[in-house]
Amino acid sequence: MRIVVADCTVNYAGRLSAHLPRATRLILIKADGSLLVHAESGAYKPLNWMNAPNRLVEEEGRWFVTNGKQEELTIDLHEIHFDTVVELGEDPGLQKDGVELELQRLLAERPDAIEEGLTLIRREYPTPIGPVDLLCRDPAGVTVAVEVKRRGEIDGVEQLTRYLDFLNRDERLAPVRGIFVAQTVKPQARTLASDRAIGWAEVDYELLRGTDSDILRLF
Amino acid sequence: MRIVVADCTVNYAGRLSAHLPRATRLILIKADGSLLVHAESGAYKPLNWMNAPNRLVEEEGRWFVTNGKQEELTIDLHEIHFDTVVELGEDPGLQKDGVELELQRLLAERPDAIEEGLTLIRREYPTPIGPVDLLCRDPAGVTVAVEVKRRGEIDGVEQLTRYLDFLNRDERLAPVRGIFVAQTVKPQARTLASDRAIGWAEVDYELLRGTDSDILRLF
DNA sequence: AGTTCCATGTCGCGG
DNA sequence: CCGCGACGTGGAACT
Repeated sequence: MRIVVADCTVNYAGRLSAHLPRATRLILIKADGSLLVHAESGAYKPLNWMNAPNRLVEEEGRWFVTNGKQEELTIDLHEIHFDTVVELGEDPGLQKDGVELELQRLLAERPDAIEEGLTLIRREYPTPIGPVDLLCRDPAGVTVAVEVKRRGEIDGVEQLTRYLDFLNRDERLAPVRGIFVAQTVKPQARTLASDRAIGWAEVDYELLRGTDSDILRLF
Repeated sequence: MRIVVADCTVNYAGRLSAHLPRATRLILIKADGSLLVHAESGAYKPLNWMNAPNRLVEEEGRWFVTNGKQEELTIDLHEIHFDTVVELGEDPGLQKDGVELELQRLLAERPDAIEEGLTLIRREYPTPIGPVDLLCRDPAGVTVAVEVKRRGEIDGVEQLTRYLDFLNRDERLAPVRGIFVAQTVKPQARTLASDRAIGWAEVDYELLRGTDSDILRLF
């Protein structure tokens, strides 16, 4: 990792054109070639950058960075205040513990938290365009496809719509109705869902987990 | 800007849980309080971070960062290899050119660059599910909804489809046809658009801006 | 503050 | 390599 603090002017041309007037900034060059130009504010996105892989050509007072995709970054270095290289070594990587899968698991255990009387047919029910999160049946015997999201936005409704289109062609399942479930369902998503006769429901993750624990305590 | 290179262990708890095993990493603290943890690879997103505003508490060998949204970052510092502070000063800011809004503005001025004879009714025409980029009228008097994207992909066609669904229910406007406009329209987007009887067009940003400049030069 | 959509999104996975 | 979906998405614009 090369760490440079310099008075510089930066220009990027590629997916768009961007220009940074002369000022003092932090420039990082990672071991894989990634180059980042940071200022004192604006978390965590750099002002300008060039992702790896790329080629860096160093000239007198000017750096050229190019990659194979018609993108080019030019840094004019007016004055270098600081320039050092440190070896960080390999990083063991980030371990994440997500929330969405957990939500789906909890709802698979308690489908009636989505709607009274729902029972689970199968989780991750496969279709040619991807698995439906939960396939259920309501008290009247109607098949219900459930799409689970952490945040309920329009894209999720589109996704469920595509699943429903497909599922309703399967005469063993049809008619299939849909319910869009999330911790919060955005107004536009509600509007679109209602418009397509798709139900929606908000579930409380903490409450659901609490209920889950309560049940476990009973046994 | 504080620049630290240290052997550290990092834990984040908030929107999810994340853990970084012990390794040497770069830690940046910006003037606005943002904290970034970077490794030698992985452009440009940090492994972990905490955006401003937040509160940093420094203890012996441990940093606590908290914000008002139940998010918490803990950095255990096993060994500090490097620790310096530099003053970058205010940044004049980034100038961008060629984003969607610019393209939309140019097309609003020259709708016939999309299709011969188109005239603008209104830009950002409101619907219950969001504004249509351009609402136009063709020489035959038919209403035309135009969705503008920098890169034309399937999502954009879906978006335009939703707008058309709503617009066509407005008897003062119906029938409304759609045109999907982008600098480049991907093959799948072309196929989907055609399948839904939605037109598509590619426009040249440089050319459009050139035309724009030409017009300005006339006056 | 809340909501929506854009982004040089980035990132990971699967075909 | 493209396509698709998730992201601690972040960020801006508008209400």
